[in-house]
Order: sequence, then structure tokens, then C-alpha cells
Amino acid sequence: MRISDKHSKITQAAVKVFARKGFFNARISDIAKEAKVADGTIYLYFNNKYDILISLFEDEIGKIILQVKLLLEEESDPGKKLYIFALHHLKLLDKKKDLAEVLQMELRQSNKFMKEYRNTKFIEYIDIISAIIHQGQEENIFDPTVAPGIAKRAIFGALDEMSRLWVLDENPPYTIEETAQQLSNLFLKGLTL
Amino acid sequence: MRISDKHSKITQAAVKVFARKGFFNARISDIAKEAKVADGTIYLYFNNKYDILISLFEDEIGKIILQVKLLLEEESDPGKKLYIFALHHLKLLDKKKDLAEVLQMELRQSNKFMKEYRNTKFIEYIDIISAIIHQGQEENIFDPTVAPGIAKRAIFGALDEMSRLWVLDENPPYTIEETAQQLSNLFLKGLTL
DNA sequence: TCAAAAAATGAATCCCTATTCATAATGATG
DNA sequence: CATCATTATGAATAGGGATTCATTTTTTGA
Repeated sequence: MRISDKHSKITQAAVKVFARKGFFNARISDIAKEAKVADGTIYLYFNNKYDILISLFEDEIGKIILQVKLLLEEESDPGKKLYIFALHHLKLLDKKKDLAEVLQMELRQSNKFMKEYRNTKFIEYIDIISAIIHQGQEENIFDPTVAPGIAKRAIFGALDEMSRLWVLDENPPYTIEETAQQLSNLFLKGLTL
Repeated sequence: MRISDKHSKITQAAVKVFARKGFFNARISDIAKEAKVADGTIYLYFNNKYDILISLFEDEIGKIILQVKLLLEEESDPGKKLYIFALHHLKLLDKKKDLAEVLQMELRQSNKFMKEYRNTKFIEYIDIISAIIHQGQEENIFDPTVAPGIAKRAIFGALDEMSRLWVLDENPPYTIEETAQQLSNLFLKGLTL
């Protein structure tokens, strides 16, 4: 087994366990068992428990960024880009519920922690939104008085809050498509000149 | 000292300690020291550590709900109500940074936990938003095709994400008023017919 | 003023688990 | 096949901290 295989085997196990029990209640031995390795083996690939969390966060967000940027390249209209972004975000986290739970946790887990560790991957992700807004403003489609730095957070916050529905509720009252449609309409009307 | 005084003394201490260290890293002895009581005393008022968290959450959200409902009574225009809600939310959490950190944490801390404990106070809070939207739709001011159940979460998510700025950043790039203005404009345009 | 009840104390208990490390297994090389 | 290097193992360590409870302090009311 290649080294990277074991690394990702542990990461995937950690996603499941963190989602099931939360970061603090997850035991290293739980992750080890889930990954079918010995407890000690984990420390050959990660420095400590926190390191697993950060590492998985960066890896997974990194993958998501690549995917969505690729998707957005196909489209030029900023309004449609916004819809694509929203739909992709919701779809992805619906498909990967475990990951969704962990990302939501990680983002808030400990603000102390977030302060120190400059979360560049996360910033890169939400900056995709502000780039779209900026583009729309350049092209005189979007209202130039809207602050992209506020709107990007508003949009991300809205998506994130909605995706909690799918994480927490067995039978969410809305479909993914309906939600993406509603949200992007709402923000599009809000952004348009 | 009346019983309720000691209860709230412990609650207030817990807010500070949870904000400083996070729930899991906070020790009961830290809270006891902050509240100037013995460790054991805490167990005369709360069943366990979790109970402190839930209890403080309900108490504080309860107070906020009362405040904001009172404020909203003065105003009849749903658009202005939305602005008042946003401004109040941001102002309050800016003034009480510790509380803001704890509420943000609590909301996500453990999704498992959130699933079991039906968080009625939180639901009551965001339902203030959907009531405003509903009113606007009844009065033919807001677009009837907007789903209040989605919009309420979008608006709350946006506010919550923005308030993280003040919690995490020493020098936030926007003022409270500017942010409330931008957010309510954004959503107002999105909601209006 | 003085029991009796209520409230508070904090040291001791008891459990939990992240991390380490001596040992074992596996793989590579000539 | 023999040797060295790499990788994996999991029992033992080591420390932390939530909760309990026997004891002390404070309050109540007769």
C-alpha cells in the first residue's frame, strides 16, 4: 500500500468518525479502528489529533475549489455563475453529509483556533463568490454600491445555514434544486442594478 | 445572595470561559474560579457541564427574543423591520462578543447534540424573520414566490456569518451600521416585488 | 440564642484517552 | 538468503479533569 493511500484512508475514516461523534468526542482509537490500522500508525502520518482535522479540511476544501472553478469556467454570465456556485455547494454537501458536518464544525469549532491558523483555503473558497460579484459589477450588470466583501459572506452564510438543514433533518422540507433556485434568485435580484 | 443571583453568576462566568477556551477545553474549575464559587457549587445549580451550555443558551436567546420583539412592535413597515432586526442582531453580538462566540459555537458544536435537543428558542428567534417576510407578502410588498422558510435561514445565515467578522477580526473592515445597511438592502431588493 | 435546615466547600475519586516507544512485521537490495 | 531499512503494532504511560460527598459554613425561624 502506497503511503498516500494510508494517509487518505485515515483521513476518510476521520471524516466519518468526526461526523458521527464530533471532534472532541472522537477517539483516536475510533479513527484507527475505522481505518483498520493501529492507534500508533496514525501518528506516523499526522502529528496529533488536531493535525488530522486541519489536514482533512485543507485537502477537502482544496478539492472542492478545483471542482467548482472548473465548472465556472464554462459559464460567462455572473448571474448564472452564482446559481452554479450555489447549486454545486448544496449538491456536494448533500452527497457528502459526513464531510458537510465536519466542515461546519471545523469552521466554528474553536474560534481561538481559527484566529491562529490562518485559514487560507476557506478564504480562497469564498473569494470565488466575490470574484463573481466583482465581474458583474465590472460588466455593469451588478449594483456597484454592493460591497463584495459583505455580499460574499452573506451568500456563503446563507448557503451554509441552508446546508445545515440537510445535515440535521432527516426529511428536509426543500429540495436542493429548489433551494439553489430560491437563494440565487434572492441574491440576484438583490445584486442586479 | 439570592439563588437566582448565584445561578446567573455562574452562567455569566461560563459565557466568559467558554468564549475564551471553547466548550470542551473549558474546565469546570475555570468556571468556578471565574464565578468565585467552589467547583462543587456548580453542581448545585446545574446537572453537568452540558447543562450549563444549554441553560445559558436558552436564557440568553430568550432575552434577545424579548428585546427584539419589543423593538419591532414600534415599526409596521416590513422592510424597515428587516433592517431593525439586522441592526439589532449585529449590534448586540458586537457589544457582547463573548456571548456571540458561545452562541456561534453552541449552534454547531455537535450536530448530534443539536439533533436530540430540539432547539426551540433558536427556532423562535429565526421565526421572527419569517413572520416579517410573511407580513410583507400579505401586504403585497414582498414577492409571494419567495419561500419564507428558505429566506429566513438565508438572512440568519448571512447575519451570523458577518458577525463572525467581529468575533474573529480585531479590526473588521466594515462598521456595524454599514453592514446592516448593506445586508438589508441586499435582501430587501431580493424580496421586493 | 440555638437547633435544624439549607447552601457551599474542595479534596479525593474515578474514568478517560492522546501520545509514546519497545517490539514485530514487512519490504527492498545485492 | 541475509541484512538493513521502512513501516506497523498496541500495550503502557502519563496527565487531565468531571463529578462526588463528607465536612463546614451560613441562614432560618422559634
